[in-house]
Amino acid sequence: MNRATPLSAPEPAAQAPSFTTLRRLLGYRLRRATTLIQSDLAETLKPFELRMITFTALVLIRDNPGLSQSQLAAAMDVERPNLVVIVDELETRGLIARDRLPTDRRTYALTVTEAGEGLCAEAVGAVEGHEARLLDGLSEADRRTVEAALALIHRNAKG
Amino acid sequence: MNRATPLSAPEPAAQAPSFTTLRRLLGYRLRRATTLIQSDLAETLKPFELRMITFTALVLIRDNPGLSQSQLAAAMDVERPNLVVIVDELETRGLIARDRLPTDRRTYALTVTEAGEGLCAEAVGAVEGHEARLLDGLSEADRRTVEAALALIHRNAKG
DNA sequence: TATTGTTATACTCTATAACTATA
DNA sequence: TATAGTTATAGAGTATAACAATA
Repeated sequence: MNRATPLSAPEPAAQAPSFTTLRRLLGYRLRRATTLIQSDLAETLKPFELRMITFTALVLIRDNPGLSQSQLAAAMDVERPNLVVIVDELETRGLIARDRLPTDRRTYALTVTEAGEGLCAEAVGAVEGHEARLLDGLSEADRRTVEAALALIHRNAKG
Repeated sequence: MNRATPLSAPEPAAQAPSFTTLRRLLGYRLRRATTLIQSDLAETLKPFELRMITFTALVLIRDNPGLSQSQLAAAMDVERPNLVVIVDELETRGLIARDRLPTDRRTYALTVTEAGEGLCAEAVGAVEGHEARLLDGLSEADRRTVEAALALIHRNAKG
């Protein structure tokens, strides 16, 4: 790349491309930021051998002991068939337990094991650290403004 | 579901699950909002038979006439092999043109056709409408706060 | 030897249909 | 008959290796 060439040569687009249209779209910026956060989050969760989706499932089971797989799938907005492998993975690792309900032997009651409780607490701590790192410099007031904006988007999307 | 049962029965998790831990994470809310926006955006682009990724490519080619496929792939953060099908689709529809560079016959110079220019303008207008709808009620000051927060995340992720 | 665009391929995520066992 | 969980499968989206043409 001949960066010394000073003239506006007929050679097209030698310089960095322009994002003028895309940069005006908040949705574009939001998606970029989300991608960045998720890739940082994936790194944060790697030591725990958790992916974002298994982390979410583990947290929801801990916060809602006895949850069924259907309820968990609905809460995570994941199709039931896809949740099976997630729950399988957590169970195989001994992080959660699947117990049949005596009152309805079709459904499982999901709970975290002692190991799952421990790993969940550690992982949540690490994720809070990752967020603190990425949001370092954001005031509490600004943080609330961002949260309010995100809530507004949800309300506007519903109608 | 016997919602009339008033006692705290041993039946687990009959009520709506708790999101207390996840809701404290800004990344979780950000991802949810982004998902919502993207699904609304997909609907907005459907009449133009554009997906988010083909829309992005079309806009970048219009804003940067003569861009090469490698440059476009880098700008979009997409692997070169995956960009081929995107560019194929736009070319087949007559929205862009691929012209060999006389100075380097390996590379294509990408430009929008007249039809591509027209569709791009319409689609950008529709996307701006979609954003205005979703962000209705957000003040200019709040919007700038959100943009500043997203820029902060990018800076913090770099270091 | 390096680069542009391409093909083939694999891996992850997600979505749907159909099965089983229970109710 | 309806529901919980499961299996199989298909479709996106994304990533890597290797090739032909050109530099």
